[in-house]
Amino acid sequence: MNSDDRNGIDYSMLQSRLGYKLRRAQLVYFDVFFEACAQEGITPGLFSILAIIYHNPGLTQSAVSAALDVDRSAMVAAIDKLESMEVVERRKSKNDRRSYALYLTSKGKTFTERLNRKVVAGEEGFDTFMKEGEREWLLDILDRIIAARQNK
Amino acid sequence: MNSDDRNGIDYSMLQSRLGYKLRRAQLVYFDVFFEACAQEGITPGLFSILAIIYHNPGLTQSAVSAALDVDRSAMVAAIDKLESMEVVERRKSKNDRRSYALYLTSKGKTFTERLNRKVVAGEEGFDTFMKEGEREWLLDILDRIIAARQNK
DNA sequence: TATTGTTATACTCTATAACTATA
DNA sequence: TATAGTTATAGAGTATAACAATA
Repeated sequence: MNSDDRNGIDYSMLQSRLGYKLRRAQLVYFDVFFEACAQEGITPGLFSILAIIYHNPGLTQSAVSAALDVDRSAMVAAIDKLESMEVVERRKSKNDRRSYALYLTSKGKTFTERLNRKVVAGEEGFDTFMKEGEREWLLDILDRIIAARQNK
Repeated sequence: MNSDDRNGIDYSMLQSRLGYKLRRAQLVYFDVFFEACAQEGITPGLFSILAIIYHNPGLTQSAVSAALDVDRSAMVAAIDKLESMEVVERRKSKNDRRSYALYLTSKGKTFTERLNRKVVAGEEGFDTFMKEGEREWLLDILDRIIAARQNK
């Protein structure tokens, strides 16, 4: 329980830690996510941007960077790349001529939906390791942990 | 449920994803872990090395890097740092003069134990968001997800 | 003055390749 | 030949600071 793992190494101090297991479990899902993205020629970070714009068309670059909690300087190359793939377009904002409003092209919408289906399908492969109702319970408890951070 | 989050942005495609919630929940715990380490002047990566050596004294650098799944070249600067802090020491291996056997100094043992207590205490702050028995259930389901990866 | 997008820059983490000394 | 530790180097990813245009 608190000693051996896969290779004769004793992971005690790490193994018993909930944070450590959350990290390793998250990496399992991340591999699936990463692989699905890679097949379509993008990265998880770029997919996150597409997902935000898909559901919130017209946001500025700064708004997207704030939503994803990365610096706005990081958005420049990211949007450049997505524009070169013709899945996102910058439209000059009319009310504020400093900023762009971001939209998915129709190709971008199709692309994002296909990618999303692929990721969902990949994750479903792990549902077989959960019993009836466990998935909902897991999502619920993760929500409580996430909410706990906001309450400091 | 599948729309708004903290700031009026719709995170649907990400929010519904189990991988995404695992990541965010993990980040909550990681913040605690990171903060506890920072107070002692190290990083989570260095603590992982200390934890491995604590329970497996005498391992070589390559064995530790394999246990933590990082490249052995990354171990050089890490062990240099831990040696300069006088918490780890390299001893020349007698059977194989190419390699070092790694040990914690007595200062290193005390250091690692104190840090471990600090991390455990930090994590316990989140136990209040779980009901009786939920923590064990969560650890169990995470183990199953982690094991699922090994079964390809 | 403050903010948007941008650029230049730096820092961390990690991986690859090549070297040396051993095996 | 293969392996352990090392070094140099390069690639992500991300952060800071400064600048021009605009608010």
